[in-house]
Amino acid sequence: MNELHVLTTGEAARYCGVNFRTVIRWIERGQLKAYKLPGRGDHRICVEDFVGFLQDNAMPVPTELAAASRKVLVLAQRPELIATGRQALQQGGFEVEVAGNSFVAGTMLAAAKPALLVIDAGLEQANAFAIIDHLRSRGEFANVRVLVVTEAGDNDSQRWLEGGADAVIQGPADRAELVAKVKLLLDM
Amino acid sequence: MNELHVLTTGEAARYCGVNFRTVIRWIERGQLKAYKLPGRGDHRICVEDFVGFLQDNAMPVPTELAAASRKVLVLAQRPELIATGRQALQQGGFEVEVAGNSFVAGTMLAAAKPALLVIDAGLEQANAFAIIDHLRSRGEFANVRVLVVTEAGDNDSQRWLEGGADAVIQGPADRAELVAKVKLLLDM
DNA sequence: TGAATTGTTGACAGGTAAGACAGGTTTAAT
DNA sequence: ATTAAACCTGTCTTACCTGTCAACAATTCA
Repeated sequence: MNELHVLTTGEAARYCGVNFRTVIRWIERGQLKAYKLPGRGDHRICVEDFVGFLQDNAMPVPTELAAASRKVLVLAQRPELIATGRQALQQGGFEVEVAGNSFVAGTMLAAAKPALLVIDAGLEQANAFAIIDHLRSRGEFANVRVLVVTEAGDNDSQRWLEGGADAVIQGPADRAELVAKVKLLLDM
Repeated sequence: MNELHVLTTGEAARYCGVNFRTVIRWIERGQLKAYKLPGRGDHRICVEDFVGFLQDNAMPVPTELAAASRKVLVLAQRPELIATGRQALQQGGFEVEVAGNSFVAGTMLAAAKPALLVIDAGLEQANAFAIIDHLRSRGEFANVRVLVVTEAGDNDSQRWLEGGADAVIQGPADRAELVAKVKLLLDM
């Protein structure tokens, strides 16, 4: 069972340094999404919605709530890229999941909702464009960043960027470069 | 093996981000339907009652609890199979979604939680086994039925059944046969 | 048999809703 | 620049819902 984390109005208020009464007003005005408990009508706010609200209003996001935005999914089959990616990104402070094929990647993307997808263009080359295209055409995944790691010798980064990728690394990936790019893409 | 038909108060509480004591109070007040076990008087909540309760109160329904017994996902690239499948199954009373590649199928499977996956073995042959294997190895998807539609001339149904498929149709699929098989697999 | 786990019950402290009111800030008009 | 209006936010109060804690019972497992 996945722990769906929710906040009360008081918790949300403390996170952004205002009175809980103000948070209730944000909810009543429809600016912040929330649902009500049947008892007295207590409000509960999904962390996901709260983080989105903070970002929309350029408010600082508390690190303990930003865990979801530090989640990275790696779609790769080259063993060296899988090993490099997992180790480097975990050491860089990211939560890393690895998928070995595009079907598994799809299930993980929908279930774990990572903020970034690293695609190994080496063996998924034929599918990579279709994947990026699907992400870009669905509002649900529109804010998932995409980082493509090309095959050695593939210098045509422009092709990927035009296809919808947010950044490209020419493989085989350098650990430092990979972490740096990911941090850049996630604003960290 | 985890039959998700009933919930304990603790499970229900975690699902809606509330203390178990509160769930018991909802039950005592008659807002949430439940029954008691003879021993200690433990409460048990039917999933459908719980989902109805969540919907009545505009609370988010966890995807894994969403009733999806009539939802079918078709993973196919052959146009004739897509057309046949969609029309026949919709006329048969099923809610049909179509994915054109395995990544999209993965996202839809995790998001829409269909009860049945129809796989076109024609063009996803290489991946089909990996997909079925992944479904069967993950408890989360263990109760998703799998129906494989083979290529014309492929008579080796046994291979698919051993690989984890619940049923096989030798393609190209006959409309009536397809609907009949799906109804059979979903106990309808 | 006894320990561990899980769920119930009761009592109590604490938190939250809702309305009303006062103070501060922004916006617009003079 | 000054004023007034409009709006947002914080504080206060009352009522009652919710979380926490302790003790206990049923079930499971070794």
